Amino acid sequence: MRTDSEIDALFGLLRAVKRAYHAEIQRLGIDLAPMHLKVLRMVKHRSGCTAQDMAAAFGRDKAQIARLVQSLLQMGYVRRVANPNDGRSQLIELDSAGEDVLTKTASIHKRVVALMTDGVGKKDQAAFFATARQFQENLARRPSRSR
Amino acid sequence: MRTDSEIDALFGLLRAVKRAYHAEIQRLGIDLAPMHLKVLRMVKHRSGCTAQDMAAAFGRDKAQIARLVQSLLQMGYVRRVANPNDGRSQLIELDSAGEDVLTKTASIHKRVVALMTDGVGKKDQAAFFATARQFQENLARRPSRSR
DNA sequence: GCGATAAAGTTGATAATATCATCCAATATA
DNA sequence: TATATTGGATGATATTATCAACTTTATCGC
Repeated sequence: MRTDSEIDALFGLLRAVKRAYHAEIQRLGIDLAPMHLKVLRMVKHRSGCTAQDMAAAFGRDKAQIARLVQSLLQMGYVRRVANPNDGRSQLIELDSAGEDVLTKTASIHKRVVALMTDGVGKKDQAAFFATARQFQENLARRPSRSR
Repeated sequence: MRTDSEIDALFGLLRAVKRAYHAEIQRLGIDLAPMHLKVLRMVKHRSGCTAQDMAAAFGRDKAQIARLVQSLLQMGYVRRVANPNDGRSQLIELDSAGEDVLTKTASIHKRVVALMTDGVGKKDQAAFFATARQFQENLARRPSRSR
Protein backbone atom coordinates (compact mmCIF):
# COMPACT_ATOMS: atom_id res chain seq x y z
CA MET A 1 0.00 0.00 0.00
CA ARG A 2 1.24 3.47 -0.81
CA THR A 3 0.10 6.03 1.73
CA ASP A 4 3.36 7.95 1.91
CA SER A 5 3.76 11.50 0.84
CA GLU A 6 6.92 12.89 -0.69
CA ILE A 7 8.22 13.76 2.74
CA ASP A 8 7.66 10.25 3.97
CA ALA A 9 9.47 8.95 0.94
CA LEU A 10 12.44 11.13 1.78
CA PHE A 11 12.45 10.11 5.41
CA GLY A 12 12.29 6.51 4.35
CA LEU A 13 15.15 6.89 1.92
CA LEU A 14 17.32 8.61 4.45
CA ARG A 15 16.68 6.00 7.08
CA ALA A 16 17.70 3.40 4.58
CA VAL A 17 20.87 5.32 3.76
CA LYS A 18 21.74 5.68 7.42
CA ARG A 19 21.26 2.02 8.03
CA ALA A 20 23.33 1.01 5.07
CA TYR A 21 26.03 3.45 6.06
CA HIS A 22 26.08 2.29 9.63
CA ALA A 23 26.10 -1.33 8.57
CA GLU A 24 29.12 -0.70 6.36
CA ILE A 25 31.03 0.87 9.26
CA GLN A 26 30.17 -2.05 11.52
CA ARG A 27 31.14 -4.48 8.82
CA LEU A 28 34.63 -3.03 9.05
CA GLY A 29 34.62 -3.55 12.81
CA ILE A 30 34.97 0.16 13.50
CA ASP A 31 33.26 1.51 16.58
CA LEU A 32 32.48 4.98 15.33
CA ALA A 33 29.28 6.74 14.41
CA PRO A 34 28.80 8.38 11.02
CA MET A 35 29.31 11.79 12.57
CA HIS A 36 32.67 10.71 13.95
CA LEU A 37 33.76 9.87 10.45
CA LYS A 38 32.44 13.13 9.16
CA VAL A 39 34.55 14.99 11.68
CA LEU A 40 37.59 12.88 10.86
CA ARG A 41 37.18 13.59 7.17
CA MET A 42 36.97 17.28 7.87
CA VAL A 43 40.06 17.18 10.06
CA LYS A 44 41.97 15.38 7.36
CA HIS A 45 40.74 17.72 4.70
CA ARG A 46 41.41 20.87 6.66
CA SER A 47 44.12 19.97 9.11
CA GLY A 48 44.32 22.31 12.05
CA CYS A 49 40.73 23.36 11.83
CA THR A 50 38.94 24.35 15.01
CA ALA A 51 35.78 22.87 16.45
CA GLN A 52 34.07 26.07 15.52
CA ASP A 53 35.16 25.70 11.91
CA MET A 54 33.44 22.35 11.84
CA ALA A 55 30.30 23.55 13.51
CA ALA A 56 30.06 26.28 10.92
CA ALA A 57 30.92 24.04 7.99
CA PHE A 58 28.41 21.39 8.99
CA GLY A 59 25.76 23.80 10.17
CA ARG A 60 25.66 21.99 13.48
CA ASP A 61 25.52 22.96 17.08
CA LYS A 62 28.95 23.56 18.54
CA ALA A 63 28.07 21.44 21.57
CA GLN A 64 27.65 18.43 19.35
CA ILE A 65 31.00 19.04 17.66
CA ALA A 66 32.73 19.55 21.00
CA ARG A 67 31.53 16.18 22.20
CA LEU A 68 32.46 14.42 18.99
CA VAL A 69 35.94 15.92 19.09
CA GLN A 70 36.35 14.94 22.72
CA SER A 71 35.45 11.35 22.09
CA LEU A 72 37.80 11.24 19.10
CA LEU A 73 40.51 12.66 21.32
CA GLN A 74 39.93 10.01 23.95
CA MET A 75 40.05 7.33 21.32
CA GLY A 76 43.30 8.73 20.02
CA TYR A 77 42.10 9.49 16.51
CA VAL A 78 42.88 13.18 16.68
CA ARG A 79 45.07 15.44 18.77
CA ARG A 80 44.69 19.01 19.86
CA VAL A 81 47.25 21.79 19.77
CA ALA A 82 46.89 25.30 21.09
CA ASN A 83 45.97 27.87 18.52
CA PRO A 84 48.83 30.37 18.41
CA ASN A 85 46.50 33.03 17.07
CA ASP A 86 43.68 32.60 19.53
CA GLY A 87 43.93 31.41 23.09
CA ARG A 88 40.28 30.42 23.12
CA SER A 89 40.44 27.82 20.46
CA GLN A 90 42.49 24.75 19.74
CA LEU A 91 43.51 23.26 16.45
CA ILE A 92 42.48 19.71 15.73
CA GLU A 93 44.85 17.44 13.87
CA LEU A 94 44.51 13.92 12.61
CA ASP A 95 46.50 11.30 14.50
CA SER A 96 47.88 8.25 12.81
CA ALA A 97 45.07 6.08 14.18
CA GLY A 98 42.65 8.51 12.60
CA GLU A 99 44.45 8.17 9.30
CA ASP A 100 44.09 4.44 9.52
CA VAL A 101 40.37 4.66 10.15
CA LEU A 102 39.90 6.99 7.22
CA THR A 103 41.86 4.67 4.99
CA LYS A 104 39.72 1.76 6.06
CA THR A 105 36.46 3.60 5.61
CA ALA A 106 37.33 5.41 2.42
CA SER A 107 35.29 3.02 0.35
CA ILE A 108 32.11 3.22 2.40
CA HIS A 109 30.62 6.15 0.58
CA LYS A 110 31.28 4.47 -2.71
CA ARG A 111 29.78 1.19 -1.59
CA VAL A 112 26.60 2.73 -0.24
CA VAL A 113 26.17 4.93 -3.28
CA ALA A 114 26.77 1.96 -5.55
CA LEU A 115 24.23 -0.14 -3.67
CA MET A 116 21.70 2.65 -3.67
CA THR A 117 22.07 3.76 -7.27
CA ASP A 118 22.06 0.28 -8.72
CA GLY A 119 20.16 0.29 -11.99
CA VAL A 120 19.65 4.05 -12.06
CA GLY A 121 21.15 5.91 -14.99
CA LYS A 122 24.02 8.33 -14.46
CA LYS A 123 21.95 11.22 -15.69
CA ASP A 124 19.12 10.48 -13.32
CA GLN A 125 21.56 10.20 -10.46
CA ALA A 126 23.15 13.51 -11.26
CA ALA A 127 19.76 15.13 -11.54
CA PHE A 128 18.72 13.64 -8.24
CA PHE A 129 21.69 14.96 -6.31
CA ALA A 130 21.47 18.33 -7.97
CA THR A 131 17.83 18.58 -6.93
CA ALA A 132 18.70 17.38 -3.43
CA ARG A 133 21.18 20.19 -3.04
CA GLN A 134 18.66 22.68 -4.35
CA PHE A 135 16.07 21.42 -1.88
CA GLN A 136 18.50 21.69 0.96
CA GLU A 137 19.40 25.22 0.03
CA ASN A 138 15.75 26.17 -0.09
CA LEU A 139 15.22 24.78 3.38
CA ALA A 140 18.46 26.13 4.79
CA ARG A 141 17.70 29.68 3.83
CA ARG A 142 15.97 30.63 7.01
CA PRO A 143 16.90 28.42 9.96
CA SER A 144 19.45 29.77 12.41
CA ARG A 145 22.72 27.99 13.00
CA SER A 146 25.49 27.47 15.57
CA ARG A 147 24.61 29.37 18.67
CA MET B 1 33.94 24.86 0.11
CA ARG B 2 32.38 21.69 -1.18
CA THR B 3 33.80 18.62 0.50
CA ASP B 4 30.57 16.70 0.76
CA SER B 5 29.85 13.49 -0.99
CA GLU B 6 26.46 12.45 -2.26
CA ILE B 7 25.77 10.75 1.03
CA ASP B 8 26.58 13.90 2.94
CA ALA B 9 24.25 15.80 0.68
CA LEU B 10 21.47 13.40 1.51
CA PHE B 11 22.13 13.55 5.23
CA GLY B 12 22.12 17.30 5.01
CA LEU B 13 18.83 17.29 3.20
CA LEU B 14 17.33 14.99 5.79
CA ARG B 15 18.34 17.30 8.60
CA ALA B 16 16.92 20.25 6.76
CA VAL B 17 13.63 18.49 6.11
CA LYS B 18 13.35 17.35 9.72
CA ARG B 19 13.98 20.81 10.98
CA ALA B 20 11.47 22.39 8.68
CA TYR B 21 8.93 19.74 9.52
CA HIS B 22 9.46 20.08 13.21
CA ALA B 23 9.28 23.83 13.00
CA GLU B 24 5.95 23.62 11.22
CA ILE B 25 4.54 21.39 13.94
CA GLN B 26 5.77 23.75 16.63
CA ARG B 27 4.37 26.70 14.76
CA LEU B 28 0.97 25.11 15.20
CA GLY B 29 1.57 24.73 18.90
CA ILE B 30 1.31 20.97 18.76
CA ASP B 31 3.48 18.99 21.14
CA LEU B 32 4.01 15.94 19.00
CA ALA B 33 7.01 14.54 17.20
CA PRO B 34 6.93 13.76 13.49
CA MET B 35 6.70 10.06 14.27
CA HIS B 36 3.60 10.66 16.36
CA LEU B 37 1.96 12.25 13.37
CA LYS B 38 3.05 9.42 11.16
CA VAL B 39 1.38 6.96 13.50
CA LEU B 40 -1.75 9.08 13.68
CA ARG B 41 -1.96 9.25 9.90
CA MET B 42 -1.62 5.51 9.71
CA VAL B 43 -4.33 4.98 12.31
CA LYS B 44 -6.64 7.28 10.43
CA HIS B 45 -5.89 5.66 7.14
CA ARG B 46 -6.21 2.14 8.41
CA SER B 47 -8.47 2.34 11.41
CA GLY B 48 -8.20 -0.60 13.72
CA CYS B 49 -4.72 -1.50 12.71
CA THR B 50 -2.43 -3.09 15.26
CA ALA B 51 0.93 -1.85 16.48
CA GLN B 52 2.46 -4.71 14.59
CA ASP B 53 0.78 -3.58 11.38
CA MET B 54 2.46 -0.24 11.77
CA ALA B 55 5.85 -1.65 12.62
CA ALA B 56 5.65 -3.73 9.47
CA ALA B 57 4.30 -0.91 7.31
CA PHE B 58 6.97 1.55 8.45
CA GLY B 59 9.77 -0.96 8.61
CA ARG B 60 10.42 0.07 12.19
CA ASP B 61 11.18 -1.71 15.40
CA LYS B 62 8.03 -2.75 17.20
CA ALA B 63 9.39 -1.35 20.47
CA GLN B 64 9.43 2.10 18.95
CA ILE B 65 5.89 1.77 17.72
CA ALA B 66 4.70 0.43 21.06
CA ARG B 67 6.07 3.49 22.81
CA LEU B 68 4.64 5.90 20.28
CA VAL B 69 1.23 4.30 20.58
CA GLN B 70 1.40 4.40 24.35
CA SER B 71 2.21 8.07 24.44
CA LEU B 72 -0.58 8.79 21.97
CA LEU B 73 -2.90 6.79 24.21
CA GLN B 74 -1.90 8.79 27.26
CA MET B 75 -2.46 12.00 25.38
CA GLY B 76 -5.87 10.81 24.32
CA TYR B 77 -5.25 10.92 20.60
CA VAL B 78 -6.00 7.26 20.02
CA ARG B 79 -7.83 4.51 21.85
CA ARG B 80 -7.30 0.81 22.01
CA VAL B 81 -9.86 -1.93 21.71
CA ALA B 82 -9.33 -5.63 22.14
CA ASN B 83 -8.83 -7.56 18.96
CA PRO B 84 -11.69 -10.08 18.75
CA ASN B 85 -9.61 -12.28 16.51
CA ASP B 86 -6.43 -12.31 18.54
CA GLY B 87 -6.13 -11.94 22.27
CA ARG B 88 -2.52 -10.84 21.99
CA SER B 89 -3.08 -7.73 19.99
CA GLN B 90 -5.21 -4.64 20.28
CA LEU B 91 -6.73 -2.50 17.60
CA ILE B 92 -5.80 1.15 17.55
CA GLU B 93 -8.43 3.69 16.66
CA LEU B 94 -8.30 7.41 16.21
CA ASP B 95 -9.94 9.45 18.94
CA SER B 96 -11.58 12.78 18.24
CA ALA B 97 -8.60 14.66 19.62
CA GLY B 98 -6.45 12.76 17.16
CA GLU B 99 -8.78 13.77 14.36
CA ASP B 100 -8.36 17.37 15.37
CA VAL B 101 -4.61 17.15 15.34
CA LEU B 102 -4.62 15.58 11.92
CA THR B 103 -6.90 18.27 10.62
CA LYS B 104 -4.61 20.93 11.98
CA THR B 105 -1.47 19.35 10.64
CA ALA B 106 -2.85 18.31 7.29
CA SER B 107 -1.13 21.19 5.57
CA ILE B 108 2.31 20.61 7.00
CA HIS B 109 3.44 18.25 4.31
CA LYS B 110 2.28 20.65 1.69
CA ARG B 111 4.01 23.58 3.32
CA VAL B 112 7.31 21.83 3.74
CA VAL B 113 7.21 20.45 0.23
CA ALA B 114 6.33 23.87 -1.11
CA LEU B 115 9.19 25.49 0.80
CA MET B 116 11.62 22.82 -0.26
CA THR B 117 10.66 22.64 -3.92
CA ASP B 118 10.54 26.36 -4.45
CA GLY B 119 11.91 27.21 -7.86
CA VAL B 120 12.31 23.59 -8.93
CA GLY B 121 10.34 22.51 -11.97
CA LYS B 122 7.52 20.01 -11.65
CA LYS B 123 9.29 17.55 -13.87
CA ASP B 124 12.48 17.71 -11.86
CA GLN B 125 10.50 17.22 -8.67
CA ALA B 126 8.73 14.18 -10.05
CA ALA B 127 12.03 12.76 -11.25
CA PHE B 128 13.59 13.38 -7.86
CA PHE B 129 10.91 11.54 -5.92
CA ALA B 130 10.81 8.72 -8.42
CA THR B 131 14.56 8.28 -8.06
CA ALA B 132 14.28 8.53 -4.29
CA ARG B 133 11.84 5.63 -4.26
CA GLN B 134 14.09 3.62 -6.52
CA PHE B 135 17.06 4.29 -4.25
CA GLN B 136 15.09 3.27 -1.21
CA GLU B 137 14.02 0.04 -2.81
CA ASN B 138 17.60 -0.73 -3.67
CA LEU B 139 18.67 -0.20 -0.09
CA ALA B 140 15.67 -1.91 1.45
CA ARG B 141 16.24 -5.12 -0.39
CA ARG B 142 18.48 -6.74 2.17
CA PRO B 143 18.13 -5.24 5.67
CA SER B 144 16.08 -7.15 8.22
CA ARG B 145 13.04 -5.64 9.85
CA SER B 146 10.82 -5.76 12.94
CA ARG B 147 12.26 -8.16 15.42
C1' DG C 1 43.86 51.11 28.73
C1' DC C 2 39.11 49.94 30.08
C1' DG C 3 34.66 48.30 29.85
C1' DA C 4 31.19 46.11 27.16
C1' DT C 5 30.49 42.70 23.97
C1' DA C 6 31.25 38.79 21.34
C1' DA C 7 33.40 34.37 20.33
C1' DA C 8 35.44 29.44 21.39
C1' DG C 9 34.64 25.89 23.87
C1' DT C 10 32.64 23.07 27.83
C1' DT C 11 29.01 21.13 30.33
C1' DG C 12 24.22 19.87 31.77
C1' DA C 13 19.70 18.82 30.50
C1' DT C 14 16.72 16.93 27.44
C1' DA C 15 14.28 15.37 23.00
C1' DA C 16 13.55 12.37 18.96
C1' DT C 17 14.65 8.37 16.76
C1' DA C 18 16.32 3.88 16.83
C1' DT C 19 18.01 -0.85 18.07
C1' DC C 20 18.61 -5.00 20.74
C1' DA C 21 17.43 -8.21 24.30
C1' DT C 22 14.26 -10.12 27.22
C1' DC C 23 9.98 -11.22 29.02
C1' DC C 24 4.83 -12.46 29.17
C1' DA C 25 0.68 -14.00 27.35
C1' DA C 26 -1.78 -15.82 23.59
C1' DT C 27 -1.78 -18.30 19.46
C1' DA C 28 -0.40 -21.58 15.99
C1' DT C 29 1.83 -25.69 14.52
C1' DA C 30 3.92 -30.05 14.67
C1' DT D 1 -0.40 -31.59 23.95
C1' DA D 2 4.34 -29.90 23.60
C1' DT D 3 6.75 -26.65 21.20
C1' DA D 4 7.50 -22.72 18.65
C1' DT D 5 5.99 -18.35 17.18
C1' DT D 6 3.83 -13.89 17.51
C1' DG D 7 2.05 -9.36 19.58
C1' DG D 8 3.28 -6.50 22.66
C1' DA D 9 5.72 -4.34 26.79
C1' DT D 10 9.85 -2.98 28.99
C1' DG D 11 14.79 -1.96 30.06
C1' DA D 12 19.04 -0.54 28.39
C1' DT D 13 21.54 2.01 25.35
C1' DA D 14 23.21 4.66 20.99
C1' DT D 15 23.01 8.51 17.73
C1' DT D 16 21.95 12.89 16.52
C1' DA D 17 20.41 17.13 17.96
C1' DT D 18 19.12 21.47 20.54
C1' DC D 19 19.08 24.95 24.11
C1' DA D 20 20.94 27.23 28.15
C1' DA D 21 24.47 28.57 31.13
C1' DC D 22 29.08 29.24 32.01
C1' DT D 23 34.41 30.21 31.55
C1' DT D 24 38.06 31.99 29.24
C1' DT D 25 39.90 34.79 25.84
C1' DA D 26 39.53 38.43 22.10
C1' DT D 27 37.97 42.41 20.21
C1' DC D 28 35.80 46.85 19.67
C1' DG D 29 34.53 51.45 20.98
C1' DC D 30 35.71 54.90 23.67
